[in-house]
Parts: sequence; structure tokens; C-alpha cells
Amino acid sequence: MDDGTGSRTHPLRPDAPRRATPRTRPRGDQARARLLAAALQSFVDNGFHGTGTRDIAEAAGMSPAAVYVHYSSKEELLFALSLAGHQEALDLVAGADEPHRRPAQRLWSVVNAFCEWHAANHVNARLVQYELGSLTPEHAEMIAGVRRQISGTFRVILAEGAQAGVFRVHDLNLMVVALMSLSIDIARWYRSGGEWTPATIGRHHADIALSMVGADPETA
Amino acid sequence: MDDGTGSRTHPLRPDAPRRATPRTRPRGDQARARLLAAALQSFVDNGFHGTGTRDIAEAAGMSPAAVYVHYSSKEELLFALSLAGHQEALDLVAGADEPHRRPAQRLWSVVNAFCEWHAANHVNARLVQYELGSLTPEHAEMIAGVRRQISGTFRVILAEGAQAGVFRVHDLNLMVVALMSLSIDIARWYRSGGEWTPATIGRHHADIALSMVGADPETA
DNA sequence: CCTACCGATCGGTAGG
DNA sequence: CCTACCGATCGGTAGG
Repeated sequence: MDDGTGSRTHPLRPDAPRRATPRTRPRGDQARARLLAAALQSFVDNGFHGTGTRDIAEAAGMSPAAVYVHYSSKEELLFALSLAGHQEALDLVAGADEPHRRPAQRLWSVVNAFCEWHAANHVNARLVQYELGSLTPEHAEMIAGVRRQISGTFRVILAEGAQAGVFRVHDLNLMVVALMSLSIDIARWYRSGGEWTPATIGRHHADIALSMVGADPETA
Repeated sequence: MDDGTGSRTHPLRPDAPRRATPRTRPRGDQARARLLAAALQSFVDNGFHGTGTRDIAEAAGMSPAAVYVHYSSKEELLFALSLAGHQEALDLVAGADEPHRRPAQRLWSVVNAFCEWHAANHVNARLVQYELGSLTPEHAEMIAGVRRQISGTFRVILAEGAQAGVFRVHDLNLMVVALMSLSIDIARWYRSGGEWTPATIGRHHADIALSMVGADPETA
């Protein structure tokens, strides 16, 4: 098909078979990726309002105006990052859940995955958890939908374990937020290169999650 | 000796009328209080960088320049709020701890107080937990000292319970952050007027904290 | 994707 | 504690 460089202006014939169709990786995608990476780092380091579009452009190696070739506003950049991060977290949680297994195993697996993600991807996670206030109301509502799907996964597992009598849950919704706090707050305190690896934290906190609902780890 | 106001320069002289000395609550204090309240709300709603000094001044009923009569910079306002909030949280935690009681009772009491504070004072708490990045390095280091005192309170209780064999703690420092996550993350999700009161959350999460360390609530 | 530029607003200060 | 103002920088656009 195409070699991916896509820089030729004059292919060999006027009917130009190659140039007539989009490349698998158009050049614009690379620029967008650079912009997203630059924006993510700067939003996390300095906050959305503390980041100038010129900071982003410079870190992506473009002129200030080039940002607007790819994104119509600074908020669109934030939204793209926030949505991608939320979707990644949701996919991970949904993929970690194994509905055919017992509640304790499901809970352990989901908390383990969610915690590990927040540690390993703590830069993304920090944007995901702490920059929602700068989204437009429309975009915030779309993100809220993804967030409801994530908390719904926790809620279903807790409800099933409580009904089966293997979880002790006095207040279902309060237990959901408590379990999610354990994971989400990792984004706030985690620093890479420290005392623990993401995998260590995931296992430790998943064990703790079982304790929180009074599940016996031995019979899980 | 002294009434503590420390404002009188000539207490007994008849020609020392009241108005010659500052009032017990000098007028400047009131202006500072209005500035702090305005800055707190705006910093939490829009972030430090998203807040203009003119926003603060207007909400406090002053001209833009009047802010600098009381605080030398926008960051000084943030620091004053952050330090006061941290000190309040530390005082509360230290006051809730009762060293003569058993570890489980101490842990319950401290987690209960810390959680309740984060819910009841969630506006202050949000600034305390999420606006540290905008402090100067010097101010950040001062705040870090207060934070270490708070986490130290948790650590001491956990270590004592573990040594006494009434707490199951595999990784002391990781358990400290897990317990604090439970409390601190309340600042992120709590909304007043919702499903739970601060007292309800405090009791619920304090119970959960005991579960996390494997403490038997009955024999606490 | 660039240069050049728009009006608006920023944190902070002079001078009273 | 005010009016008036400083230079710098902001998000975004015109025109190519």
C-alpha cells in the first residue's frame, strides 16, 4: 500500500494510484500525537489554566498557530486527552472483570488492575481525575458517562458479593466510593522510581479491598 | 497581666481614649478575612492559575490594587489558606488521637475525625490537597512539614497496633497511604447536600479502616 | 503549517 | 484603600 512517509508531491503518473487514498498513518496524526503528549505533560505540571497554547506548541515543535490546525481550542485538547484516558481506564477495568468467577476474585482482579493503572499511568491519571473542572459542560457530561460505567463495574461486583453473603457491605454506594478512593488517590501521591512498583501497589491494595468487604482471602 | 489582645499601650491613663488604640479586631483583619474567603472559593472553583487577582478583589469588595495592601502576591494568599487548612487538619487529627487507648480505638477515632473534616470542610480540603503545585518551593516545603506530622500520626498508631499483634499490616508505609487515601479522596468526590452527612461518612470509613488492618471491631 | 497580529486580560506598581 | 497605569502574555485569527 504505502510506505508511510507520504511526502511525494509528484508520483509517477497523473492518475496517481498511491496519493488518491489516505495513508495508513497520515502525517497529521503524528503532529496530533505530539500535541497531545505536550499538552498532557503541561496540563499535569501546570494545570489547564497555567498552560499556554504557546507552551504546548513549543513542546510539540510547532508555531503557536499550528495548534489550531489540529484542535479548535485548548479545551478540545484537554477533552481529547481526558476522553482517551477515561476510555483506557474503562477498557482496563472491564477487561479485568471476569463475570463467571466468584465475587471476591472479581473484586480483587478489578481493584488490582485499576490501582496498577493509576500508578503506571499516573500522569494520564492525574489529568483524568483532577482536570474535569476545565471541560465544557457538554464534554464534562460525556466524560461523566464513562465514569459511571467504571463505578458501575465496582457496584455490580459488590452487590453480587453482598447478595451471595460473601461480602459485608453496610452501604453499597459508600463502599463503592471507598474502594474507588483507594485506587484513584494513587494518582495524587504516586511518584515513579519510589518505594513501590505499580504491580506491588495493585496487589497490596487488591488484598486490602477484600479486607474492606470482609471477604476471606483464603476461600476467595 | 494581659487580656491577650495586647493592643493597649497605656492602660491606666485617663487621656488614653479607646479610639487612640487599635480595636480588638482591627479593621485590616476583616479585610484580610474577606480576601481569604474570596480567594479560597475562587481557587477551588477555577484553580490558582484560573483565578485573577481582580476576581478576588471584586468578590471581597475592593479595588484590584487593594489586594496588595494585605498580601504581597497571589501566591501569598494561596499559602496563607493552605497553611491554615493544613494546621486545622493537623490539630484535629492530633486532638482526636488518644494515646492512652488501644490502637483500634485510636485508629477509629483519627480516621473518623480526618474523614469528617474532609467532608465538612471539603472546599478547604480541596485547596489543601490539590493546589500544592502552585506554591513556591519554600512554601511547599513548610506545608510538607505539616503533612508529615499528619501522616506520622497514622504511622505511629499502625506501628503500635502491628507490634501489639492486633493489626495485620504487611507494608506499614503502604497501609498509611491507603488509609489516608480513604480520607483525602473525600475532598474530591464529596458534594454537600447529598446522600450522606460528614458524620455518616466518618463513622463508615472509620469502620472500614479497622477492617483494612484486620482489627476485630468487637474487641476494639 | 508559518508570520504577524487582534483585543483582552494578566500580576503587580506608582502615586496619592 | 483608590485611580490609573506598566509591560507581558493570553487564546485565538487573518492571510498566506
